[in-house]
Amino acid sequence: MCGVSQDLSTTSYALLGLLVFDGSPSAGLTGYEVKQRADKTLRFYWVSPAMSQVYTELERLARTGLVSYTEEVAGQRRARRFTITACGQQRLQEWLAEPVESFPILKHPVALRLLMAGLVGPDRARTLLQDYLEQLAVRRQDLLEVRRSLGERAAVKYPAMVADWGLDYYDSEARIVQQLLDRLPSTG
Amino acid sequence: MCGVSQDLSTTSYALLGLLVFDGSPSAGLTGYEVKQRADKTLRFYWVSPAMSQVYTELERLARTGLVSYTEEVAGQRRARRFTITACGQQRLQEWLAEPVESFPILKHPVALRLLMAGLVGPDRARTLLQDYLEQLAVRRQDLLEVRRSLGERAAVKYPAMVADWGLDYYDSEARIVQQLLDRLPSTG
DNA sequence: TGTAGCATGTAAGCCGTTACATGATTGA
DNA sequence: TCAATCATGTAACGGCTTACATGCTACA
Repeated sequence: MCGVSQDLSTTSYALLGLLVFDGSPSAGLTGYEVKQRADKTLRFYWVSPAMSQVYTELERLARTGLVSYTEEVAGQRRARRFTITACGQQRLQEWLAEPVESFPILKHPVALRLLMAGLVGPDRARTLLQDYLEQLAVRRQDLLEVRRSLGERAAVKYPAMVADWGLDYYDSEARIVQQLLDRLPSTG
Repeated sequence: MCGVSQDLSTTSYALLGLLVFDGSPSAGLTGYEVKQRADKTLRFYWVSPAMSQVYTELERLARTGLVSYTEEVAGQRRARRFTITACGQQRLQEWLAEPVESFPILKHPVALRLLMAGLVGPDRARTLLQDYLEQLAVRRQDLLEVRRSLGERAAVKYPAMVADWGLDYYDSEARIVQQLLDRLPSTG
């Protein structure tokens, strides 16, 4: 059993991970619910895939036996609830045991623009950074709510650590951006 | 002139930006040189596109008149040197003036794995984070060399600010990861 | 009665990568 | 003469998004 088939994308493993942390493993999650959980946690450290991709990935994982599902048909629609299989858990654990080859990828539209700010001048650089500070505060608030919902339960110790990591990151990012603002020539 | 044609990808703008900072604007840069500069700076804040994509993008920018090139034929090969056009500079400035809609995207394989570390235990979590600290040190060193090469010249003030941002980011990341390590149960 | 949220999917297409193929130049 | 580096590209494909299409359920 558990034929290795081909490699999975990191996003596939991420979705498997969401299914593992499913609170009610007997029932499983719908694609819609998986997407909601991805929006809540995954988007801070990876990406939250589009709805359509969630379905595509779950379908693929089902075909390769890493997840299973129960189907309920209501009228013309079917509703599927997905659960990770023993194979799926094993694959996920193997993946977690592998050395991490890749460094984090940061796609930072603000830093990219600041790099070229010589073309548009310090006023634009300033608003760029100020706008970013505002976005950062919103994000931090979103993540803080996630962190609070985790509490101090031992079962979610690692997710809590990762959330704390994210909060610290946002704080340091805000500090750095503020310092950069201080380095810009003043308007007055 | 400067027909607006369609939207460019952020990566296209990034490449245009590399051409703007070309030290010798009369001669221009080859695709190969563009790739080298991307590897040097762009990869820290965006992505360094594959060689093949660099050529594809430059070709597209040339077709829409945002870059021009001079061609030298040597034997069976042609060597093209690309320069940004006035249109290209204008488009780039317009893009820089637009409000930034998107928040940075972080694809963090280490945080993603730590999230699920409950499946594999604290020892694996520890090596995960320790390995990451090592990678981080290497990266920081790479970026530090870039920073040093920029010096304090006014012409590269903004690139220097962005490099400093990156260095501060790596430092704070290392600090946070060290704190997380301290929270893990000790092996002994 | 209509709209918001729950729920599922297909199709088209872009962005980007890896693999592959080729050739020129320089120096050990 | 062989390897490294400079240099240019094509082909195939994967991952992911947007746009589109559909239908059920609850509630205002």
